[in-house]
Amino acid sequence: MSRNYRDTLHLPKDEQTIPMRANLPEQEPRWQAFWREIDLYGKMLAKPAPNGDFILHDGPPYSNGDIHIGHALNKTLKDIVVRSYCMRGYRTPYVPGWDNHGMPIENAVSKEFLARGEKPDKATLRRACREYAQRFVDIQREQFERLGLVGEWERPYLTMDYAFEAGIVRVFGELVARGYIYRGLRPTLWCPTCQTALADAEVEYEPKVSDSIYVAFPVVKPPSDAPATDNLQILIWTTTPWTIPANLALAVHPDLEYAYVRANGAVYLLAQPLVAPTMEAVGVRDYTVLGTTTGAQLEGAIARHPIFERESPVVLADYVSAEDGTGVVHTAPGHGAEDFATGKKYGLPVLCPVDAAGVFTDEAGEFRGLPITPDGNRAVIERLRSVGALLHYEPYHHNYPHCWRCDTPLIFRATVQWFMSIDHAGHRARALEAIRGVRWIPAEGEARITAMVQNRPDWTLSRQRAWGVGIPAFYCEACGEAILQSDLIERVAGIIEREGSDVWFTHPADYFLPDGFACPHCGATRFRKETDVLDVWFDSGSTHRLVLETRPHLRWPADLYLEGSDQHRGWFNSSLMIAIGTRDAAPYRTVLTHGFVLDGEGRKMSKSEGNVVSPLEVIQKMGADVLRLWVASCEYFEDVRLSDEILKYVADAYRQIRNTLRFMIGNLADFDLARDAVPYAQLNELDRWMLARLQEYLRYALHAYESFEYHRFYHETRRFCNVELSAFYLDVIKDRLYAEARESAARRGAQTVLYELASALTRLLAPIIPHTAEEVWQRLPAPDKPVSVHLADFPAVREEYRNAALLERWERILEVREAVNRAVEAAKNEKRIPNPLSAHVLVHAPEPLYGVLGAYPTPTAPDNLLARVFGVSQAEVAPADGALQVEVRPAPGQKCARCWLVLPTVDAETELCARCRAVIGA
RNA sequence: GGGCGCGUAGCUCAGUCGGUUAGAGCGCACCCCUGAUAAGGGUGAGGUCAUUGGUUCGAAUCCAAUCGCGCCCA
Repeated sequence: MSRNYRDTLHLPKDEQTIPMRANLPEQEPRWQAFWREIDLYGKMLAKPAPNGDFILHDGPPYSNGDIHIGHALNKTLKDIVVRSYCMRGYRTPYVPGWDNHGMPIENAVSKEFLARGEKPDKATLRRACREYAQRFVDIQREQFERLGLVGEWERPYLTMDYAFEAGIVRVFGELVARGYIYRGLRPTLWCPTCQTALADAEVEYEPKVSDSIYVAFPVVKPPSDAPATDNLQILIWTTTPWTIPANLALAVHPDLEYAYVRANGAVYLLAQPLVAPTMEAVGVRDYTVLGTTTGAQLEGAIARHPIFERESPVVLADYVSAEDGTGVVHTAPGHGAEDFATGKKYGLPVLCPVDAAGVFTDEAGEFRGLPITPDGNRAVIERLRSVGALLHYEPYHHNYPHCWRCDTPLIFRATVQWFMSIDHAGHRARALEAIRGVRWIPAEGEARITAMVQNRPDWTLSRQRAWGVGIPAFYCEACGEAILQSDLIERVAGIIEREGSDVWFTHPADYFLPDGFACPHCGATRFRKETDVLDVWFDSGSTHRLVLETRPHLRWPADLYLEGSDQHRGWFNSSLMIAIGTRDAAPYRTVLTHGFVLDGEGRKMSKSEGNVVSPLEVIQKMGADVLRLWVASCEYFEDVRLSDEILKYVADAYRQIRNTLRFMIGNLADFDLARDAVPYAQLNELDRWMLARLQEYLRYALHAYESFEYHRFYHETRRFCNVELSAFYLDVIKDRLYAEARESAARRGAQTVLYELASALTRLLAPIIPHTAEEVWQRLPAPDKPVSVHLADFPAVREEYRNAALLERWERILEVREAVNRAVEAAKNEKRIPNPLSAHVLVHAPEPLYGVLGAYPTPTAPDNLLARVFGVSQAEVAPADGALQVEVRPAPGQKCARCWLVLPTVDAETELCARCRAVIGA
């Protein structure tokens, strides 16, 4: 039984380092409390910022429901940006915001009223919406803070704040003043029972039996290549006969092939691929195809409306398909979104002879007064039959949009809406030019938003809703004209700023108008207010004006917008429209987008699939730092994946990084940087190698941060910790740390390097795992360190530590180390030695390798660097002619009872090697 | 159906201008250690680069089609 020298070693003690088990769910809130206590965010802003401001403008999440994994990805990325820019010497204010108005909250609140059998007026409903929104702002704020996000949580921006609502009205007023805003007809999904417009999200598709008809339109101006006939007719098919009175055009696809078909004594024109099915459907057996043409050839031909004395020109449209019908689409711009767009392109009017209740108006002529279904349908069909235009009728089963409240089949009906013109004053072209001046990351984003801005129609700003900012327009009760004036809008804004936008719904028009105001059109003095509210995309599209320009520590434009790639159509787009319309420039300099979070198989997460990962659960079970490390591990420019399996691997990575830091901190317990640091020139070669390696790692890591490629940082850090530190450097220096004299240069030198490593790693990891980094930072033995790691700067690359020649030489040594490992492993397997520390290694090294290895000290010296690097007790190098060869044999001598090296200098009396005898003075 | 993208070991990621046998870390298997111990070390096995076709002396890389997946539209 050997004597116990354990107490004479400088082993790390548990209580002098961070615990191995992180217990993040419990510890993280304590660090968050610490940050609040020291006002971390305030201190971050107060810290010197040699690189100036960096403004990340937060896109507002909707204040409804708990946060989901998409929020976690987005906000964590933002937090990494904010914290890392701060540590890179920027001043980084971050004002989080929420989007409060809109349909989902209004609907949720309406349901609550409905459940209680109440029918609230608009003011009551709006008050309940405001409370509801505030409740979820508070809930989400707490959840975001639990994620560890740093920012201005005490003073976020809310789109329902009075000042914000007033600001929205003023931005709208600016667009009015610049001539962007107009009123016009546009088809919207309409419920004739509820007599209201519906949003797409309120539509439910259900099976329905419709009246489908084939109708012939007589041609009055035939296409140039038409066969000679005095009875050419164009065939259409529709499932909504009641829209025939509103027909203004016939649409064909330019690239589709069309056929002239002789049958029934007439010549019919329809899509060639649909000739056979159509003839069969209408019961025609004998027919002849006289010739074919293309859709493009048909443009300019003119048909006559089968009922009314009116022309119906042939127009081209890409959405026409040869899937069903006749390949010719009956086009009624007042009754369909596509029809409307085509009508606009060809300058057709928007005819909508149907009122709010779904009854034909005077414009429907003989059909006036009939409800469109079923009477209107029937009357139209009968009329078509009587004029000989009806080729066939049959019931048709399909899925059709229904009202989610009352289950009534919906109709498309043109209604008067407010618009922002996208082509006013060269707006679209200026927007496209501004896009070119923005940096889009990844670069594909530019093509995406460019296509969307190129193709987007005018912006429909009005919504027939309650929970939003009222459109500040008045109508003259006498002449009915709409009154939209900048001065009146400013008056309204001023009142809203004081009283909130509810006031628009609780007070009469007089309240907002100056005394004696008279209608500019007719001079009358009685007015009513517009009841529509603004699209919520207008709210969020205004945030750059109402947040960046109103808070003194912010600035317009923002340096960065960072959102999911769906916002190319959403927020990036609406913000750009308003910025170009009011400030003539883009509101952002850089736009960074991330993908969506999918499950482990790359599929969309959905409740019904049961593959949803809740960030709240992950935080509760594993901690926010693990979730954040997952975010950093992802190449997020594309879609990212998340599953329990993936989280398990990330948690493993977290533990490995944590343990590496734990070991370093533990071995720095008796180290004081000011007192004990060893000057670079006195460090041994391995230590200098480590510092050189650290600089290379730093270069890579800092570059990864600069390019927002956190996953590259993550991977390199993992590799650095596992391969270069744990498996090599830290393992090799254990002998020095534990066994050399406490104050020796050998031990203090290793600690000096440990300090550099721990300090650099902790700071670099801080933006990603802020709680863990803080935990380590508080243990780091540095004099005059900032109170929080988040107030420190990123480590800089120290050029004086870089050393290419040294790295190159050690590249060779590490190759030999691998050969030694293989030889030792073989010896172990052959039972020639029990373990590496009982081995003596003889390396037969050919030139030029021998020139490198031969320069190191003698085989059995306690400071035999090669033996330590190889992880054996003794190592020798001999010149060789052939290939590199490694001989392994049991090391001669005895095992030192203190340092466990097998050395010939161990004496029987003390069981200690010469080095250990000297160290403990035995 | 259209626009924009993605697809490289079990997982997460590299892979430059087309050029050796496609790399890394983790995980996995086996072994060692018990002085980082709910840790640490060593060795090793894993890939038809989604599929098919093409261009080329040569393709993970360029082109086309197909399949699968995602976002935005219809």
